[in-house]
Amino acid sequence: MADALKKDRSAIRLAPMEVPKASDVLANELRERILTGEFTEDTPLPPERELVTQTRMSRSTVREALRILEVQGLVRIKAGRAGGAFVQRPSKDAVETSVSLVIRGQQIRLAALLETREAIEPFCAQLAARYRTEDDLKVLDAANEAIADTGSTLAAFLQANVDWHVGVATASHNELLIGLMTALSRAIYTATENERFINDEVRRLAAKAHVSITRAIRARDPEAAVRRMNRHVHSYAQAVLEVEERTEISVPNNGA
Amino acid sequence: MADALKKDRSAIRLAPMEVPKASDVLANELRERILTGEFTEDTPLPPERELVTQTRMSRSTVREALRILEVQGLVRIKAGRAGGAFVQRPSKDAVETSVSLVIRGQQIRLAALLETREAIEPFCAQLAARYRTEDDLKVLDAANEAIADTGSTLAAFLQANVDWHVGVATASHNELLIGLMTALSRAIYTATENERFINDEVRRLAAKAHVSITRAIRARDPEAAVRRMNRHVHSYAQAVLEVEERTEISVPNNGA
DNA sequence: GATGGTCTATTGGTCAGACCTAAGTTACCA
DNA sequence: TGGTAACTTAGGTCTGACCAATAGACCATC
Repeated sequence: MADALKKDRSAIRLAPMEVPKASDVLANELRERILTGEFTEDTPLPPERELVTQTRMSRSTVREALRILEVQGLVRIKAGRAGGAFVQRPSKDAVETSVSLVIRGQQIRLAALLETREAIEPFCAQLAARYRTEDDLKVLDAANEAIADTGSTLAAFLQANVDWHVGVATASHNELLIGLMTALSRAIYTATENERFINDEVRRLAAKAHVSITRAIRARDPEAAVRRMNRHVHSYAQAVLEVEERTEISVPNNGA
Repeated sequence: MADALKKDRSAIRLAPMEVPKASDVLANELRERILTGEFTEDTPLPPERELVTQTRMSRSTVREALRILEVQGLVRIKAGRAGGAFVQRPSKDAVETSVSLVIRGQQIRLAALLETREAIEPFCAQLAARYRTEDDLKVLDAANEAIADTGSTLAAFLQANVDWHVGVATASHNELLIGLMTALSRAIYTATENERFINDEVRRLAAKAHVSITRAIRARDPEAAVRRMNRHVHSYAQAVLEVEERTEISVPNNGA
């Protein structure tokens, strides 16, 4: 009987419940209204003190809600008269920062980064060859010039490298790919900058490949673009990983 | 003379400066320390009042900083005794929410989403064919069974669909690709669920393609996997975009 | 001895009110 | 007319108080 009772009582199951915070409630409300397009871009939200009287919440609560939306890229906050919270559509920057955080936070292996680039970038090149504008080409040419300067520092080379790769992504005119490639390129930059990954030979080869891919993009030749980009990122990855392997081996050997 | 003086004085050039907010300074400091691994997962940060005395900032400033980190997925905050801010590594969830925000903000066309999947997923399939384990295959098989159930609801079909695609990414054993595909799949799910994108024909074709790709992955045949996945996601994208185009056209026509 | 109530200490959540700082607007004076 | 001082509006920060959630200890009841 007691057993039956126990069984009956624990038979009632409830899911863990969430009790939302006041600031979350306000943030959610505003977020929905922004995303459904009720507030258009650059619409100023009411001033904080006005929101306080409207919502009957305290100013700190209102401010926390606004801070949430700011971090999510949904509003931009300006101080001073005629300042306030202005509605913004979250852009590729939001994607970029969150991807960067994941890459940095999860200590993603360099190999995984390079693999991911191998996945994404050939496709970017293909789209770029289809949709590139004259302005896109200018960016690529400028980066190519900077890369060709063999006298430049490693940092300058890597920066120009990032510019070129991001330029290709930009030429794809796909916001999501742009955000991903920006985050990826920067991550690969920082992962390779302190090492002896990059020697003159690698730089020479990269410069050559970039020029040839740029030519395919200019000529609106998607097949060539995807093929060459594939080869380029793959061989670059191989070169870097070879160095990494040698390094990995040499370090434990010293310790042993 | 006065002129010379003026000239001399404006010869000193300064770049426009950014004065960071106190809360940002604290958030940045904590973020760096978390990302560099100084604080390991689940480490509790000091209580707010303790941070107040350490930093000599006010509690509202400290709280805003913590709120920033919380939104970025770097800490998890619990109320009550033994509560506080606990360090977290940002996971794919963070990417997913920001991608969804960008998508919902309509900065991203459904076409861009599908394009991005076309970029990433064939490569995932290729890696999966190389590195899959027996457990990975079990997940894929289970999803395939659920998809084959033609009597299921649309929601069930889409969920099984997501499970399969994420399963392929998981089998690639590349953390970054797993995160990206999880975010992407869910985004595509929500973008297509309320529509008449998915008819029985699409479901049948998807089920067939999944089985055949799964076979290639099981057989450790990267070339077949990449080729079939390419064809699958491309034709799926085409089917969805055709529906979208018809819809786009029909709506203005009704208004005119 | 399992169940539930009560108390207490700790910690985040919210509130109210003050003052500081940034940045447009306006008015006034040289 | 042009510069600048004063005013106004807005976010940024600070202080101090109280509320609410939670964990743990102890106790009462059946």
